[in-house]
Amino acid sequence: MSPTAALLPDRLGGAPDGKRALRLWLRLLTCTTTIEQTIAQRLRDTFDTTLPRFDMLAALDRAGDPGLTMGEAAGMLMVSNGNVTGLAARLKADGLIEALPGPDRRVQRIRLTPTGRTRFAAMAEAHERWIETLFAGLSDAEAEDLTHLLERTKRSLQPHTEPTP
Amino acid sequence: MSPTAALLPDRLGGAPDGKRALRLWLRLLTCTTTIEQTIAQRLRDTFDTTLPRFDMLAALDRAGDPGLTMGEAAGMLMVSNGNVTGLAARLKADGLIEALPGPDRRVQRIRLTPTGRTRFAAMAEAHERWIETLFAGLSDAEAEDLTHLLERTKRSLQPHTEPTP
DNA sequence: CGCAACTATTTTAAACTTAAAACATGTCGT
DNA sequence: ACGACATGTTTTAAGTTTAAAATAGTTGCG
Repeated sequence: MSPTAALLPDRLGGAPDGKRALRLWLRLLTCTTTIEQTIAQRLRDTFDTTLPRFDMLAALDRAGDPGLTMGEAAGMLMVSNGNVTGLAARLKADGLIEALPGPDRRVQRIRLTPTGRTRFAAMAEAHERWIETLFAGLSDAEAEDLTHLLERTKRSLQPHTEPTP
Repeated sequence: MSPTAALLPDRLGGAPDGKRALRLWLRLLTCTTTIEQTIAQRLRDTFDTTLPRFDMLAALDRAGDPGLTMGEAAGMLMVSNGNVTGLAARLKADGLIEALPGPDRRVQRIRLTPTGRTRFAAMAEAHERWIETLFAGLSDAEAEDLTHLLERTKRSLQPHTEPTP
């Protein structure tokens, strides 16, 4: 379990070996939740919108003109298909996105309207500033280290999270 | 959690300075969302429960015998008071927690029942193993670095997320 | 005391989220 | 063409979440 247990005093950091991963996970979760709630609050105050809506617009903005199918959007946002159905309906009602029929009649293809693109541009600009400010307390080196370690984490996660059909 | 998934333009390398924080944020979010969804799935498959319920039981387990007031629980879980009301009602219906009147009659004090404590112990044991396994791809040094950087991040976040009364 | 201000919680309405079932369509073998 | 299976999406039912309003109780001050 603990390959270095024989090499170092185990209590150095204070935490027993088994709890180290748990501690890491809780920190990760706290940081993410704090940032997410801050951004959600500001989106609401400044643009009267929500994070899920913003995320959807971001995915569509990134996708460009052909837009995305419902399934592609769900994959990008890492949410269920049913979720996208409702979200798309609300954004459509707001006039920010539009739906087009695909060649396959099962497929809904959605994309930003001109209004949606304009509105998203303003949000994205503010969003980027907020994020920059939130991380401004880290040095460039720290931010780079953190980004790299999270990339390593993401890749090391892959084998354990793949469903086995 | 609202996952802003892989939405970042991959034009990296000499990434413009402004996008660096955004990139960091998206990695943080992706890692957290992936882990969260994995754990939620396993909680459902193995214990037929949900992450919010687990989190509540964990907070109460840590609090010990006097339990927590509704407000304290909300603070620990970083959710709204109203959220805790509903969650507590469901857990009470399941027989996992119980409510006691506080000295102040506005206050509801909740704590685990013996059943709740037993059930949570089993979940916590499995949960800890899952988390350990998910992070097993990182070396001890990487895990420590990551934990430290997240601690730094958490602290540097504080000034930007405090409401101004 | 009376009552205004404050505090803790619950209620409400709306949005978000999911898993599972249902639906609609497409594909392929025969 | 027919039918069986596969695929993309929507619907459904239940749970989670929030902000804002409402409720209930406490405190302090004149």
